[in-house]
Amino acid sequence: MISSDVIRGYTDRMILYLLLDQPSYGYEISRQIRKLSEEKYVMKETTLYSAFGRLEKNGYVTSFYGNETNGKRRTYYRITEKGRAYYREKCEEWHVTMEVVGKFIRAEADAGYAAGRKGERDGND
Amino acid sequence: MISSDVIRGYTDRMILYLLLDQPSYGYEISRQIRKLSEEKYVMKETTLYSAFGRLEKNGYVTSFYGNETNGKRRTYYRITEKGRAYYREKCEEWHVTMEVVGKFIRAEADAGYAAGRKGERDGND
DNA sequence: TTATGTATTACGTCTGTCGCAGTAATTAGA
DNA sequence: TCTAATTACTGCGACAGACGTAATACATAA
Repeated sequence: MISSDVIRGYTDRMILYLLLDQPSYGYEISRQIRKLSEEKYVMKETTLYSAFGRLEKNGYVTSFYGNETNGKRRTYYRITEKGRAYYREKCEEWHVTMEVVGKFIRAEADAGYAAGRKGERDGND
Repeated sequence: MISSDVIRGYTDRMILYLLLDQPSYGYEISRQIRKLSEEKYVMKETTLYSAFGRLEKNGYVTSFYGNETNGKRRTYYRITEKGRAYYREKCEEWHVTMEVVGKFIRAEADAGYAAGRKGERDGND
């Protein structure tokens, strides 16, 4: 399971990714994220729909109503060119982030009990 | 440059990483993050110090005053065993996150103008 | 005396996520 | 037929983390 603070900042991009090929709607996106992440991340409804609003406000997607006659009416979202550009940009940022955050990882063994205690001596409280 | 929303959720861990070997203090940590990330990420003072407060509240670090006689008095922070455990946990989470987020990345060429338009036909607004 | 670097703290704002709850429609089952 | 489950979306309020701005405090160099 992934905590929301860690995944935060990627929600918009995940949604855009799922819109690259065809328009889609909330519930469907939700299921796809769950499936693609192998249940490791489940986006909450409110998070998802507020993201749609944000994306639309920024011109990254446009919305339209589906014409299905049964079930509750769906709101579909279609990615715009601006949205595609934003998506690409965010992908690049991801590579940089990976690189940077990776520098703050230490091999498990080294970060543990036995090791990493050599500095524990200059406290002067 | 990395936006804060993307790095959010890693601030605590970056700080803990820099405390693994020896206690340190705000200003120093700040410089180290800047340097280690090769200027790609600069943690704001307020972010940093509020993180210290959070970490201490949660028992991941303890603080003590330095006894330097010149300059403004420093507050040093030392990682606790609980903090080390938390750090290790967060490192594992990072691997999972990398894996999951990676699934929402598409090769640049494919995400662009030319490609990825095959679905752009079933709009019914 | 002014500016610069070191080092920390206060206050208020904004954004994104979430919990909880509710609405609305269809279908399946007892 | 009543009920529950599934699909699909929305509203409201709370909260945490990051940030802008600014102040404080000390030292040193120009």
